[in-house]
This record gives sequence, C-alpha cells and structure tokens, in this order.
Amino acid sequence: MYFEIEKQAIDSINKAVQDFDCEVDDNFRLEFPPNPKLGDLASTISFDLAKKLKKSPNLISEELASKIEVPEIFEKVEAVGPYVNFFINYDVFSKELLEKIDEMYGHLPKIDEKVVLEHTSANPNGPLHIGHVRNSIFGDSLARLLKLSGRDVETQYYVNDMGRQIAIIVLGITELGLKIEDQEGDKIDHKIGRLYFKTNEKLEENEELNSHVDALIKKYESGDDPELNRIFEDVVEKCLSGIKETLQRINIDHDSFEWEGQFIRNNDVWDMLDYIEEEGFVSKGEVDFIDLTFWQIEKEFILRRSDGSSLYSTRDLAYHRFKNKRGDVVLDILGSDHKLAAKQIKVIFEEILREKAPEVIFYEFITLPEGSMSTRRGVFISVDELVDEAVKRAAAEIEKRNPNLSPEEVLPIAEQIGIGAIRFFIAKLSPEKHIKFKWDEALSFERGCASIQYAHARACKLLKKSDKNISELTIPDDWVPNENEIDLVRTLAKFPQVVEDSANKQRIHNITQYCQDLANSFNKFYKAEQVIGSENEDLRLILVDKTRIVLRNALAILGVEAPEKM
RNA sequence: GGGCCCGUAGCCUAGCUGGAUAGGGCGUCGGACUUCUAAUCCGAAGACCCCGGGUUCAAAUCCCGGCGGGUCCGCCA
Repeated sequence: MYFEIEKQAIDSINKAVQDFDCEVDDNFRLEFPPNPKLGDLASTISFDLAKKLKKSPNLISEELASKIEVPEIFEKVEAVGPYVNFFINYDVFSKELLEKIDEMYGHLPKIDEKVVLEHTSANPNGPLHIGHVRNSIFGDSLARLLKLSGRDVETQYYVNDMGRQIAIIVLGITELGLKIEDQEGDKIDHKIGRLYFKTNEKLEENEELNSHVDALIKKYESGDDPELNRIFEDVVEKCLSGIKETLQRINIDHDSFEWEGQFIRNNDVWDMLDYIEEEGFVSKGEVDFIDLTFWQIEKEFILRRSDGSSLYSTRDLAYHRFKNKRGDVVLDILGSDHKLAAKQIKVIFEEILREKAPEVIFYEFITLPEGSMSTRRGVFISVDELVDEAVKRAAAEIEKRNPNLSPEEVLPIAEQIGIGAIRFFIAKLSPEKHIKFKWDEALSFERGCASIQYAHARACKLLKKSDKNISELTIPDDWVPNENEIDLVRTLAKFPQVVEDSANKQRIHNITQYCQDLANSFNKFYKAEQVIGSENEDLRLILVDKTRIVLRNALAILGVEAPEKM
C-alpha cells in the first residue's frame, strides 16, 4: 500500500519534471519528512535539478509543486523550502490501508537471492557468554529481517572442532585425568568451560604440556586414532548441546552446523592448498604462508604450521568456498577483532582463488566494567546467567502488578519479557558501538521492550474483551479519522518501507525504533480514545487488531515474542 | 609505532553516500488512575554534535591535524 502511493507520487513528479527541459534521473525514492506536519512523503529532486538548472532549489520546488497533478490519494502537494512534500488524504487512505493489512503484512515480494548467513560460531570450549550473544542476536535478527524482505536465507554455525582450545580440553581429559561430569556447573557446557579453565591453569604452570597439545592437534587432524577422534567429537557434541539449549531459549536456531573438520576429512583444504601452490602464491619458510604485501597487507597469511598441520585460517578458506557454492551472498557476522583476517580473506578470494569474497558485518565488543571477558581465564557472564536474571526480574515485576496470577501463569510471560529485554537491548544499538555491560541498562522494563510488548498485550486484551468477531466488522465509507487515528495509521503504513530499508542497509536497530514508535502511537491512541462502547467501536476494533498484527510482526523480526497478557 | 572502529543533553543512543527546527529512550521536574490494566499518557527543562583548521550556497555528516576510549598487528580462533 505504501509502495503503491509512493509510486503514484514519484510518477506525478516525473511527469511534472518533463516540463523543465532538463535530464534528471527518474529512478529515485521518497523519504519520510522529520515531522508529519511537513507532510507524509518528501522528494529531494529539487537539489538535483538546482545543480543542473543553476537555480535555487526552493524556487524549483515551488514551481514543481504547482505543476504536479496531485494523485487522488493525496490531499495536497506543497513546496516546503527545497523539498516537495506530499500530504496523504487520510479520509481515503486510512480505510484502504486497514483493509490491506493482514497477518502477512510486512512480508515483501520474493527476491531471487540466496543468502548464507554465518553467525555465533563460538568455540565449543565453554558456555556462550554475553560477548558472544551480540553476534547471535544480531545475526538471528538480521536473518529474520532478510527473510521478511523476500530473500532466501540459510543460517550456519561454524563449529571449530579442530582448534587448539578443544585440544586443550582433550588434554585435560586424557592426560590430567579431569572428567567433564566432575566439574561444577548445572549445564554440560559450563562444566566443559570449567575443565578448559583448569587445564589452562595447568598449562601455565607447566609449559611443557603445550607440546602435548600440539601433538593432539596433529593426531586429530590426521584422523588415524579412532579413539581420540571419538573424544574430540564427544567434547564438541556435548558443549554444543549446551550452547544450542541456550540459543533455543532466546529463540535462536541455525539451519545447519558445519564442522570445520569435514573440510580436512573430505580433502577440500588440501585441494585448495595445492591450487594456491600451483598458482605460485605459496611462500615457504618455517611455515607455509601467503605473502600479501603486494596488496598492502603487511601481515602474511599462514597456511600450515611448521609441523605440517593446518590452522583455523586455512580451514576457514575452505569453509568459505563451501559457502560460496551454497548461496549468492555469503554474509559473516564477526567481532571487530577479525578485521585484519577478513581483509586477508577478501584479497585471497578475489585475487588468488578468483571467487567472490564474503560480506562481513563487524560488531564491537561487550566488555564488563572491570575489563574484557575470557573463557580461558574463566572471567565472563554467561548468557544462561543473564537470561535467568532477566526472567527473575521480569517475574518479580509481573507478580507485583498481577498478585492473583499463579506461578504457572507468571513463568511463561516472564520468559517472554526477560528474553525480550535482552534481545531488544542488544538489537537497538548499532553494531559498531562498544558496549560496557551494566545489568540495569540491559534489563530495563520501563520503556524498552516491555512497553512495546505491553502495547501488544493491551491490544489483545481489548479484542478479547469485545464480544464481536473482528473478521466480520467493516469500516464505514464515511469514516473521517481523528488526529490520534491518523497518527496510528501513518505509523502502520510505514512498516513495509522500514523493512525494505533496514534489510537493504543490513541494519536491525531501525526496527527497534519502529517498534517503539508504533507502541507510542498506539498507547497514545489507547489513552485518548474510547474503543469499546464508542460510536466508532467497529472501526476502532479493526484499528486495534491491525496494530496488534504489526506489533507482533515487527517484534518477530527481533526474535521477541508478543505476549497476549502481562 | 602502524591499521581499523567509536566520541551527539546528567546517562544510553538515532542520524554520518553533505541539505528541513539534530530524532528516540533513561533520569530529572510538574500534571493525569472510582475510567478499555498507569509496564501508560500529557507538559517542561536539558546539546559550543570531543577540540582546532579546511572544502561548500549548505557540515553532526566530507578532508587534514590533535585529544580520549576500544581493537588488531599469534605457527590462537
């Protein structure tokens, strides 16, 4: 609906521009003015025309506005300074829009594009901590957004089973006699994290053990010892099961888990290495490496250790070739500490392997007030702790407001609110901002996510209270919406545009702002206008129902559930 | 030392391919619950957009130089 009237406006501008005897790009979009008093849609075309015609944009806008044949859905077109602004006729538009909004509102037409999106991919050497969760939440929300925008999306978790970290854990088990089940912690991934921490302590006391770790890495890579393979795989499986449980609780799942070991076992890594060597890019010293100085990268890219084994980076190359075969766009979500590595990979793909390089979205770290987190040092706040605390606080809040609810009723709502608060807190910040984690900022129930969920619950409550069947109601033709109704309709109308915009920019924080705006519009409407019992009851019920749908669909992009009561 | 990112009201933040009075939120102050649940609403105060230059009709936005914070520069991942 929004796109249709935008097109009408653009066509009317292009038609009027023909009178100007001036070539100008007719493929442009409109924007939202900063304030609805200035109009509903704005064109900046006068800036382009001004350069070519050497006249002031304000004059051009005046002239243009007077020449535009105003399409019926608009009330008027005005020059506001250098802008040409369109004012929607809400007497006509409101009814049309509401009739168009259904459960699928916001789902954009299919785009022929397959995206392989890798996110989280935390090492299976301990539980997910609040540093990892930024990757997960951003990645999952982006996947949801891209799907909504019509793309085909496959999410992957890259499982690092061959890294030094896992070998350290295996060392703890096979040589130091540590057992996973003896470690402290409620969940298996926490137990493994403890074991990893303890083994690292031993490693610091006795540096000789490092050579044992090297040997384990080499042996697992060779695959010759079935018993050892089983131990490695067992550790990874177990840790991963704990991680999956955590992710599932915060509404995140992956389409596939790709073990890095597969690229060794199926020879992809070695075939690729042969190819790079044949092309003459491999330099040999104590290690095999690619010299990238020609492409202004000082740091060489190492392909093999001196003992002949591969590295994470080597296997990652093979993994990215694998992803390239599976999608048109390969998207990685990575911490900004991977920037150099990503730059190297880009050059290797484009210049040496001659394939498309992955697109990478970087995020800055979440640190604790006392410093950065580390699984190795055992310094971190786990996602499980964070979620438990959030749910606990949400439950207390619900009980305070609804003393008559039973614990069985409180718990599921507390989960929705607690998890919503966490996901919203992460999603609302642009990824390049560094976060210093503070409990009270992360778990706010005033405004933030809870107030949006509350708006949804209010809408549900109202619909439930009415004994009418919403699907049978109709909007009268002579409905003249008042200010609060117009404001709500305007916000509802923007949703598809917000989805399209955010998906193109690969940004999710715009969605959080939209959720906030819509909740604000609805709460204002709710406060000011009687629904049940008013003479406009039917159409207001419809308006409430449509708002409910859009709130739910918008929150769904963020992986946040919309409770029906709270 | 070099590379990259960030620096917007007391606090968190949007805007950064230059263009409308810099948009939200928290907190503060004042008002609104016998009303479809106040996790709400209405109103107010609060910004040398880190500093200094430059480009431009126009700079929070682009360029140069500082300052402050983060991060990378491992035969770790």
